[in-house]
Amino acid sequence: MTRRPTKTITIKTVAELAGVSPMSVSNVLNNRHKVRESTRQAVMDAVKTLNYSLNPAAKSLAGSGMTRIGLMYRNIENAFLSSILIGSLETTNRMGAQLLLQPLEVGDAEEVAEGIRTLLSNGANAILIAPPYCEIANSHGLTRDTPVPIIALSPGDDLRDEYCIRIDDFAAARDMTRYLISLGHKDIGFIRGAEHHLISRTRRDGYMAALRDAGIAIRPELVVDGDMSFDSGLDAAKSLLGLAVRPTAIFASNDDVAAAVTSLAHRQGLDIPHDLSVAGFDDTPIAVKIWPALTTVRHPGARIASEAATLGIMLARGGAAPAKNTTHLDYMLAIRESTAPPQG
Amino acid sequence: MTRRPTKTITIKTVAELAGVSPMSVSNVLNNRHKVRESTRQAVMDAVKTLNYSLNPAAKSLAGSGMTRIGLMYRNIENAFLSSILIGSLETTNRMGAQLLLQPLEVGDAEEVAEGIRTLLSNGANAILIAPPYCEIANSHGLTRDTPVPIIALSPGDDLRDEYCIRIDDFAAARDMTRYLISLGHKDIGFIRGAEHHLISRTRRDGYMAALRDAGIAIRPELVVDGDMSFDSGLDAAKSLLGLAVRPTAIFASNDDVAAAVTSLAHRQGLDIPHDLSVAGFDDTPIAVKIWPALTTVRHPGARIASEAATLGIMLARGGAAPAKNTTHLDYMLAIRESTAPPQG
DNA sequence: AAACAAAAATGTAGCGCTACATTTCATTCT
DNA sequence: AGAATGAAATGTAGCGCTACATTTTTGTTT
Repeated sequence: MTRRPTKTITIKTVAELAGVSPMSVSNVLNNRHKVRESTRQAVMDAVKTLNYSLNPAAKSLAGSGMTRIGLMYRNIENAFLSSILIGSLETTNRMGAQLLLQPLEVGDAEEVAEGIRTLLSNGANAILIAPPYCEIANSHGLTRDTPVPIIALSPGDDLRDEYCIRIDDFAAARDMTRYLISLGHKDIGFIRGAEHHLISRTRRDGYMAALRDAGIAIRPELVVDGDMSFDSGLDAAKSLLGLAVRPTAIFASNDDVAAAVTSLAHRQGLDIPHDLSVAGFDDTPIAVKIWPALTTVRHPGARIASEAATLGIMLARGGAAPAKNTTHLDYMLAIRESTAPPQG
Repeated sequence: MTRRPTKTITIKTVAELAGVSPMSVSNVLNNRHKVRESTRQAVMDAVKTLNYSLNPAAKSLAGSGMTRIGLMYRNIENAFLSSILIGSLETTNRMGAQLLLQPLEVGDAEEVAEGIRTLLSNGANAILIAPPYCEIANSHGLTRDTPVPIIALSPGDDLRDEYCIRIDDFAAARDMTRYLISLGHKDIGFIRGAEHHLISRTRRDGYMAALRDAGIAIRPELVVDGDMSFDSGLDAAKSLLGLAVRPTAIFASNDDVAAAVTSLAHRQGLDIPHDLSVAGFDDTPIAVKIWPALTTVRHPGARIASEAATLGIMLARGGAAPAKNTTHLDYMLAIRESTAPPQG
């Protein structure tokens, strides 16, 4: 032995203490095959007294390798995205996989394509793509013929060619709109996300469907564009509140935009929810950090990411593909203080 | 060869293409020793054409092992903490280390002690502790005699027995207060964080020092307690704005609390910054998602975490300890729209 | 040009684990 | 009881890399 002297406790140390072979220890620790209960116990005892745990590097080298999950995202300032990052990290950590981060700078199809390539060459065994890049990747056919599974996080609709973990945005937006209608609102403003994002259309469609179902005529001037940012929300609110017949409620495509609406309404001396009801989407932390606390749709970013990471790890480790491509998670309305019947 | 057939490209493949020995490739890729420029180039070319990268598991097994950095934290909903998590992750990822997460449930000394033990038994080579647990760990002597370096993230003061990465909270709070004074404010309210957190005291001291320096008498009723949460900010603001001689400016210990002050002030029909100036601390995303955009202290959580992770990795890999235990990062005032001279 | 020293390149021997083949052992069946 | 069966335990041979020792090359000195 010409190496640095090691007093490391290895699988062999454990095996000796337990009086079995190293392989048995390996088998127990990976709960493989049938191992007789008595040996399992002996091994576990030895493990406990030695405070032993497998060396992941060795395991990865000898075995089928460390599972690596890539995550492509951008704009971590966004609370929803940050919950996605955290969800992925906690799950990959818990399941002994490695998370490879691939932050985007620009976010165009070109960069998404390159991001996928980079992740693959870094050995990703599955790739999660955060919104809205999952939609971009899909529409450009970047997710076809990839050697590893691609999982879309919260796309605006079920996507072909890739796995999706999402809530039913259409139903959620419809339900929230219905709730506003049930309070007595008829003039309900809607602030969309970016034009070209599928999810913006989907939520808008949900809003329209609820109005149609209730027999309320749609006033096109009540639907204004935004891009999910606070500033765009300010502009949208300005146009909505400047209308001759101003809406009694505004449903924004996310919480930041709803926060902007709230700010501007206060600025104009409106009382929320008395003079104006405001609803958001996502239920990010800001929802309870503004006054009044925001009625919004709970969109569980961390859980979506966690489910996606779990699926990715399963598939990467040779698990069977789920029956359906898309997993729908539950959403729910978080009814708080920013909504009330019109005219108090 | 009885193994699964591998077409993996290894260091050997590269060596053959480059016409050198595997060791030379290893030496180049780890930029070790002196390698002749010509061979270095040949190896690099081969690496590029094969799109090769070292197998971290093998490297870790053969070499001095994977560096594992533990991170103890709690309450990821908090924007500042979430920036810390992201900073740590990005840096450990970039430097080829592994991040071990240790979320706390309760946050008492007992649990912190156990967290440290768990991290150690999971093989952490350095431990980062997020605020306020770094202070707890320190005051309970949990950071003495640990076999690995402990790094405190943003504690309220330089700590003994552990490395600290922080900004000068005292000076930052003093500067912000000075800025408010320079605008003409004399009655400046201050909302503290939790009583027993060092950082709350430090920031309060900075506030007091600025007043004292300016020869402004301190009105004790202008300093009220909070716990850094939005709700506590609401209460604190209520008491401050209910004063017979109400403050013309309020300096809150963090952005969430400042957001609460803003909300309540609007609610009471006050115009910000005309009737009341508001300043926060941390410059979390919410600062620009409320109206008016918040004047605050830029507290670079991601950079703090990143520096800490870098230091931890260096120390874990046998690097020399820095001359000083504490690293001070720059803070700066982010002057936005929520502050103006009194009586506008 | 021979002798030496230093730099560069290479060979050898594992790191701690697991896949797979093999052996051992406990059961059941005729 | 002996053979057939399958479950459990073990032995062997690396996984892809690096520490260290060794050999080769290059540069310098007298």
